Amino acid sequence: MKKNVSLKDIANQLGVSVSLVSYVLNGHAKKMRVGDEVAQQILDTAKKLHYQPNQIAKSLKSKKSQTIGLIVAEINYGYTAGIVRAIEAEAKKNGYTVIIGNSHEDLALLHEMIHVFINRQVDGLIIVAAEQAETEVQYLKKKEIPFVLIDRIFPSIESNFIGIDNHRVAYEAVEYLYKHGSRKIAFLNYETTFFHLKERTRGYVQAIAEKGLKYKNSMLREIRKSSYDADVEKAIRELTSPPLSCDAIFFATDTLAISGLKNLINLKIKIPADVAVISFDFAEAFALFACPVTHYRQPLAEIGNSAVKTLLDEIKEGKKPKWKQLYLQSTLVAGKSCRE
Amino acid sequence: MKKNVSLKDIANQLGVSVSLVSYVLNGHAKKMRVGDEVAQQILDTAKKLHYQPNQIAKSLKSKKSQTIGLIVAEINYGYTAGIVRAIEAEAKKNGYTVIIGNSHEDLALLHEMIHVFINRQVDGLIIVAAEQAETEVQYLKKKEIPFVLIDRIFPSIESNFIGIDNHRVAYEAVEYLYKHGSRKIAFLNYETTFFHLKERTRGYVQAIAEKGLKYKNSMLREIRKSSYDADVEKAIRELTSPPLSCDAIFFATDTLAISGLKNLINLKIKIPADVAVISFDFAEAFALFACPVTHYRQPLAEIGNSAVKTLLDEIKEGKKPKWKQLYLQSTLVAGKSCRE
DNA sequence: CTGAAAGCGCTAACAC
DNA sequence: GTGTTAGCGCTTTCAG
Repeated sequence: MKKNVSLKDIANQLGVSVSLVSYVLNGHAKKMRVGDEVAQQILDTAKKLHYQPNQIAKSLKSKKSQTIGLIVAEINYGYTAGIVRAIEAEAKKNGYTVIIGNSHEDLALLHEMIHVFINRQVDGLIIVAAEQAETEVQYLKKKEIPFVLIDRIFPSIESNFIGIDNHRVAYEAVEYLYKHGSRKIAFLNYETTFFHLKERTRGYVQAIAEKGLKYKNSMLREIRKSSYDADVEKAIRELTSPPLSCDAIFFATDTLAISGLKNLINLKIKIPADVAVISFDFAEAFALFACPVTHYRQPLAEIGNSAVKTLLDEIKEGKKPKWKQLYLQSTLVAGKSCRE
Repeated sequence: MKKNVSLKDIANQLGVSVSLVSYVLNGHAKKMRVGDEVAQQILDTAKKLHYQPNQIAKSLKSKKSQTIGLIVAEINYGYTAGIVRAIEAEAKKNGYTVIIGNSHEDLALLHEMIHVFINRQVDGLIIVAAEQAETEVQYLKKKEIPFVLIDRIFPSIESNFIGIDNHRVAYEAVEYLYKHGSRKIAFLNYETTFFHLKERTRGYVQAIAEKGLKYKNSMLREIRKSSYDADVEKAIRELTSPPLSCDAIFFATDTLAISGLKNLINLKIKIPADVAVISFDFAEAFALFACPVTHYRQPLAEIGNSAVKTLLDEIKEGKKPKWKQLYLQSTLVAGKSCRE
């Protein structure tokens, strides 16, 4: 790799000192009362030599890298694509670059990515946490590293968080199905310790109870990650046949919705004639389903936006953060997968 | 943010010099004949203080960051998800970290990401290039920055490249449709300057000619990005009705396949009864289509793997690269979207 | 075996 | 207005 031109190179070329060059190139020419002529010459040769500042050196000196680290749970989630775009846009507007890390929903990998980013001196972190990442969050707090969690929150720990009200959306989804004539409403969720997912279950359960719906056998199915395909297959098969014979399925995530719909296709079940379907989140894949899938959609642009703003506020403050939690609105996108 | 512990902190605490600490913590204790006792003490206090090396300082000194920059064209492509995973895995195996940048298929953004990464001293780049990125590639060559292109190649420029033989796969796809009884085979591609996409068209055209198929009006449709939705809608409508009335559609990319299938659904066209369908690439979204979509699948794991290996070879060599092009095999995944 | 010191490229306080 | 210099945290040569 060819040597990059440094401040010194252009200083030597002009026979001036590095500091002058530094001032000028950082726009401090006026403040430092650098001679107009010299300033211009510096600018010119910098351009001529294609000077590019060495960010590594800058960071070492300033302890700031103008970079924020974003750790996502999985690169191919619909959530990820949307949030990455939003965060990149807002970061860029503020002169920050985003570097992305991938935890694959794995606690050990999350731990690793956090340290990789810290060692690279990111100025702050935006994190979609993995399950049971409480220790990691505590660590960030102890080290006073600016961070904001998105999507997943740990209620036992005070922290910055931007997300949605999972309980409420789940409650509303059930209500929507009820209003549209469904009475035997099943719910598919992961077996999980994630608070945001348990909130969805709580919303479902509460709504079912308040509507006075009672089921002899549980219509609530929890899918184990370890036996994902088999569990989904079994759940869908049992839910859609006697004795359960549900008339609606509410999927707690878009990934579950995709798997579930695949199984419904295999069983030749008509949506919404036989079973109504609603998904908590949106996936691109819905596009190819036989009918538009009714779903709630998170305001990813706003979430990303607020996450960056919250983070930058904290980075700039430098003092004890006033932990901020923001719950935004999911909006219903009515398709044709529920009854009229 | 709390101050991190540095080599000096450890040295002070023990009353030894930083160099000793550096040796020990880098595993050079033996080579440098550091006293066993001292070495052990250093290790112990390093652990006790949770020492984390400052990679920025390391990089500044060594001119190496043990990081490779990956610039993808779009974060939500199926290609991206697969390739990211493969590249991360192989990089990690070699002690490298991957940071990801997103060009959004935009030349200016690609340019920016390249410079962001260079300034952050990545040791090399893996790039899914944007259209007309020849200048960028030339720049990397001139600066002697190790890089390998994947997916998209510029035939006018010698460079490292890992991808597939687009002409051949397209040719084979047509042949497959032909063997399965299709005679009026349409092809949907982007209007593009990308070589890899033009190769797909060339493969289609050649196969059609060699099979002796002749169409009065062209069955080859090129979609403009600027009027994407309208173009796809029009193309599918015209292709599936007189006078064209094709009996098969070959989609040049997975994104085109998704849009095309959406339109086919709207027109209530039966797959494969009315029209057979085959896609050049795979998308998760296919999962929810009424029948399994026959498609070719790129060996993403191998592509990512080879890309990292090629890159690391070049990084280690340090001398003039022996440009290497590698064309891997796509494999047919037979679904039920073609006739028997 | 261990320590002092230079230097990676940059910033900024200070001196002239 | 401009130059000198210290130092960010680390590696590594050279002296002892």
